Amino acid sequence: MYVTIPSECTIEASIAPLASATPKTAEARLKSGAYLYFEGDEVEWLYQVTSGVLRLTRLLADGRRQVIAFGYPGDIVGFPANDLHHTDCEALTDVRLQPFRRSHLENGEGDPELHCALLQAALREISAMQDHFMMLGRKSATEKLASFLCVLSKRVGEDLGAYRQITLPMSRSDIADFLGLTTETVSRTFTQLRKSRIITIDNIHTIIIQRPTALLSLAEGDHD
Amino acid sequence: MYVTIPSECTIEASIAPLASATPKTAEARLKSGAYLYFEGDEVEWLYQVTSGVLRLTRLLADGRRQVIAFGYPGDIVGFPANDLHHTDCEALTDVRLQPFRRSHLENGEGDPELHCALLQAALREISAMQDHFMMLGRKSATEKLASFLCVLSKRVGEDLGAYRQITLPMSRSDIADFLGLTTETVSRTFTQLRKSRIITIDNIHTIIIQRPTALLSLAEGDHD
DNA sequence: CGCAAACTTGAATAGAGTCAACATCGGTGG
DNA sequence: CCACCGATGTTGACTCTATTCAAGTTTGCG
Repeated sequence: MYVTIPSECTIEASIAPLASATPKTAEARLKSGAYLYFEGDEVEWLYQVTSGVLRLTRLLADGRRQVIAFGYPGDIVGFPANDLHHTDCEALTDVRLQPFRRSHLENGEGDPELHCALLQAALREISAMQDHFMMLGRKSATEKLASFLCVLSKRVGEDLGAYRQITLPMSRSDIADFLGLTTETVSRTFTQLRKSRIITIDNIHTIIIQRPTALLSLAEGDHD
Repeated sequence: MYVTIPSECTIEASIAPLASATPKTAEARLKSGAYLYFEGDEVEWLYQVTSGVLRLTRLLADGRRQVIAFGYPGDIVGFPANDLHHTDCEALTDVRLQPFRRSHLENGEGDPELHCALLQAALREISAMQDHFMMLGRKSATEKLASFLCVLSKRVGEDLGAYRQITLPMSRSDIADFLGLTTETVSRTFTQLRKSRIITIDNIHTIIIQRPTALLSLAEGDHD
């Protein structure tokens, strides 16, 4: 999951489970805190998240970290480059996964439909990452966090009477490293959204969006 | 071309012309300043740059711009998402291009080797974009510009006696919008590199790298 | 319950942005 | 061929946003 431009209709196709004539490999499970793979590992499988949330990270030599993406249900993770994984991947919650052999992406291996679906997922990934560039390079802290909450609300928000509720399984520093901020700035920005009565923070991991329209216009850069 | 982590060995495979059993479509040419496609156009072709430089951009409603990538010789541009282009693409110099039908990427269409090469290019694109995230999200102005010059030096730098020379066909504001900075900051950072005798600026579009090692360590975050 | 990790808040700082003036470049037309 | 002019680039002064550093608070786990 990347932070895409909220105004444009999000491409939802990836959320559907990939159809396949091939008998499915047994579902994989991962406990919260377990790693699915590490940077440098050889890629054998791609995975579609069935339930739960993954976190993909890259590290710089000096310890600076970038969260590349969060893997939400429907997302496909593990695209190889030069046969290798280029991120670490950790489960933020218990996770269920549908594995697909890498060969299904790379040479079809007798199931053209699955091959095509995986390829389309990779192409959507490129487009979503382009949107995320805009977010990292050109948006303010408030716009970044508002955009992030908007995307999550749309993807995994639950209706709660008139409002919408989001569960955040990741820490503040995960959010910071995803949006290119510090934990302090993320925390302050949450407080600011709370004080302007746009959100309420039920507990650290549960956000209720009180004024979705206000949040959306913050995300799009309408000043305050 | 993205700004990747300098320490890691750059994946050079994409620079080779794509081999193909299929008779090649005639080379396309584009004059400097001409557009190859616009955001929202339907994708019919992908292109591998043969010579010259392209610039891929996305715009935000309020005019903020992100340069998504520069297309240097060997790079493949025009990956579709939902059948559409998601950036504008302009030629910064006269450009020569090898077109490939989109169908060669999407269903092979009788040339599995070409299909595979295009797919691998898309996968490398994802990995390179992940590196670029780190750059946009976590690096300082100096690190960004130093990294940018390192990558260009490696990809398209020319030996000039003991030094290396880079030609920059793009404007300062193109560089700024690529690195998530302002033109003023790009300009000031060039000046700073010049004053520390790491580079000389022969003319606005020609940079000579005097101390590549110093530039590399700036790129990697060694403080001054 | 106790403790470490995660989170929040505050004050001070630094790095990049903004605004404005000036310099340089490059193309056009006299 | 040179002078002019707009576009592009540089520099300076100032501002402001986000970071840093530090102190507290809350959370959740053993």
